[in-house]
Amino acid sequence: MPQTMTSADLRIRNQVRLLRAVHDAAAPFTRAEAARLLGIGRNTAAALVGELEQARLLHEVPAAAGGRGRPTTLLVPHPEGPQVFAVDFREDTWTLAAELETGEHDRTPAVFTEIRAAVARHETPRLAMLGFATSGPIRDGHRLHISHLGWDEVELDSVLGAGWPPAVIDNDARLAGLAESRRGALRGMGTAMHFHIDFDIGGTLLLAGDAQRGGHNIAGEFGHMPLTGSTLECMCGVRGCWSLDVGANALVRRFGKQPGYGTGRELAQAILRRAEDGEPEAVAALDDNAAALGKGIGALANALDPEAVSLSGLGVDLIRLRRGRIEEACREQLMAFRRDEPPQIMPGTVGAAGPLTGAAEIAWDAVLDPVWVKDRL
Amino acid sequence: MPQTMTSADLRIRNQVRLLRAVHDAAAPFTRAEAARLLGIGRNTAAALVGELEQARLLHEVPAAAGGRGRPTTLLVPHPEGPQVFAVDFREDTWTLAAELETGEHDRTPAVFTEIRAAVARHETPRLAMLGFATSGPIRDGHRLHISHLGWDEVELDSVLGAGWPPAVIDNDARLAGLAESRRGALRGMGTAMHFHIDFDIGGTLLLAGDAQRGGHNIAGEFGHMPLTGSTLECMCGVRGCWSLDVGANALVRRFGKQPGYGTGRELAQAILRRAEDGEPEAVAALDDNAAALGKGIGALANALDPEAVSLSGLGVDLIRLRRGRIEEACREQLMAFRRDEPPQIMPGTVGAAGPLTGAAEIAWDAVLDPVWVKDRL
DNA sequence: GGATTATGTTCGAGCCGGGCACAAAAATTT
DNA sequence: AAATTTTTGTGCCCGGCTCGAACATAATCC
Repeated sequence: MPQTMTSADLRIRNQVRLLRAVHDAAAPFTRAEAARLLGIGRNTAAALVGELEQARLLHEVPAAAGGRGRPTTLLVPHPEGPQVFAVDFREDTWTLAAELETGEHDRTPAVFTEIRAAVARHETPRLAMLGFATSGPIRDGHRLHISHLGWDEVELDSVLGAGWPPAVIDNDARLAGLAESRRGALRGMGTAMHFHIDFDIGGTLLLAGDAQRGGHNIAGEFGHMPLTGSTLECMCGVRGCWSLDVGANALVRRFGKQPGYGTGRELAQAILRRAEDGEPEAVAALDDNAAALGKGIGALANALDPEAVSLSGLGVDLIRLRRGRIEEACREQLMAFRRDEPPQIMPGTVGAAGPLTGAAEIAWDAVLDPVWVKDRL
Repeated sequence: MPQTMTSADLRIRNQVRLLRAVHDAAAPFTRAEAARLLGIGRNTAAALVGELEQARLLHEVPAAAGGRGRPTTLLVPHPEGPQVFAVDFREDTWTLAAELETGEHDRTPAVFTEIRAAVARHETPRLAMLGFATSGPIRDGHRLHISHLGWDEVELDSVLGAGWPPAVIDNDARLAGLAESRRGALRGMGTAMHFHIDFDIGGTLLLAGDAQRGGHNIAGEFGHMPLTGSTLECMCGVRGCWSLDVGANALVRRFGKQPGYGTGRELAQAILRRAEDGEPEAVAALDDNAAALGKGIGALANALDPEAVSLSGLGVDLIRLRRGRIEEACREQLMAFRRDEPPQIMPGTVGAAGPLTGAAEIAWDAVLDPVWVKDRL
């Protein structure tokens, strides 16, 4: 337990708290407000801010006179301060954020050199950290596994190694949940869950604003629990997975289409539109999908007791079209004694930008950190 | 975020770290070792220990001369220092620890006055905190719910209120897991799970040595997820719960007995003995129980990715008699890509003392805390 | 008995945050 | 227009903390 603390560490700690507050704030606040917020004196705040200004981490700009009192300054990120880039790496495309560049790719790990070049095109000395979102699990933090692409165990060091800026990386569904937890629908919750519904269901358990990673960094495959009684065989190698009844694959399977990763998304969207138009078969498919979703959420709520559950991807459509059915199925699956306080089920507010936002979030986590800041000043 | 820190708090913090180290250590260590362990100087350690000695929290005893060098002292809890009592409150009995007293009870909340009297019999001025383990969930931290006793929502303030020493309280299955996580089979793991198998299955997710409580403090009902495809109706009000296939109720049901909380435990044990003797029907029941257990663990491992899973109660017998069957069923339920690293499944090492040990643990958590220690000195 | 080794002890230095008094700059009141 | 009120910035001193270095102490080893 080498979490030693000397008085110098104390200052860094308070400076990080200050930086984090500025970074997380919806609107800029003044130095005096910051002092009150952190519970420190105005004089101490002045000293902290002074050092951070000198390290080009924080900047003071004159504040518009609000009421009485001596005019003060607003605290904003320094214009020459550190930046992070976020990369959302999907099955077929990648995006460098914030909306800097997007490209398709050839589905081989060689795409990383492409991304590296794109990063270089926009890179400035201010780039401090790169956040990656990948569409597959990253085992033990360094072995990337994307079955849709046939990537079995791509060593991150070999594709993200020398020649790259410092980088952090995590799974997209987990990062989408983190984004909701930090900046979206799940903000401020102690226990919550997020599910991203695409071809199947990926998700994450969020505790006090942190996404849980598990012992081998591959937690989150909630879609591969047998929660709905299906007897089909799943691509993951097991029978009966929840994902067999929820998501794009489940929708298209009802119409005789083989689940897959080609045009499945468009097909699923088309089915939803036909259901909106009242086509009976599509309506039934939608209803079943919503019910299976709600049932699974209820089952998980029994075990993990989340305050709320947010959804992204197809889940947003399911809530929009069949909120009642989802909630009803959830309620039926809840133990009787907890039915009077069911978990809130809601669409994520970060939306499709979830993985990108989450990737930026973990990149900032790495920057707004005592050791990084200490190094900088 | 008023986690303000002044230099005075710094000292308290280091003192708490020191106390915690002494409390958690398997064998006493010397003052110089403590300094190295905490990463502080020998002089600082002397100052910290001095104050703690004066506050009667730590005591120094001469150490047996080990090798060269000036002889030193061992750090041990102060003989007049704080103590905690732990209470394990079960459906029909209660125990005041460490094995101080045990009694039966009449299944009404009036039993708390009985326990209060027992506490008073052993109480000394050193008693600092009482830790309670209950056999039911404690909603929102203050409403106790034990369905077997017909206790719907017993307000803790009304039974544990004035006239009691300071007390902390939690659910028994959760505390058993905490005990394994802090002092037993799960020690040192970042992500682990514990299941207590009795009539049904209760459990907890353990992250970095802490049991997760959920949004309403009622997390842990893993036994009430539909993981095994059962179609029976469960007492909890839902169909298909995992607990319908695992545990004492599941065992006795196969023999035409209604599940219940009377002689169920003895009956289940008898079935296990008959299975050991080779009686075919009992063997089948045991096999099915073990398989259902393994299947559920595998399903949960897909989602939560624990490094290990420990079991208590009937689970210990199941591992002893049918480890292979459990592991095989678990493996079949694991997603193919994670079958080469299945979670370790093992019996808890704290054993039947789990709830009691866990209750002591949360009591110590409340004592070995900056605010408590600051108050004392 | 002297050298070696590990630990305890003392003292000064550097740093941190708190508290106080006072200065500065606005809005409000007179 | 001047005085008052309100809020914030600044400078100074204080108590507290940990650290590092030098020295003292008590055992073992040769």
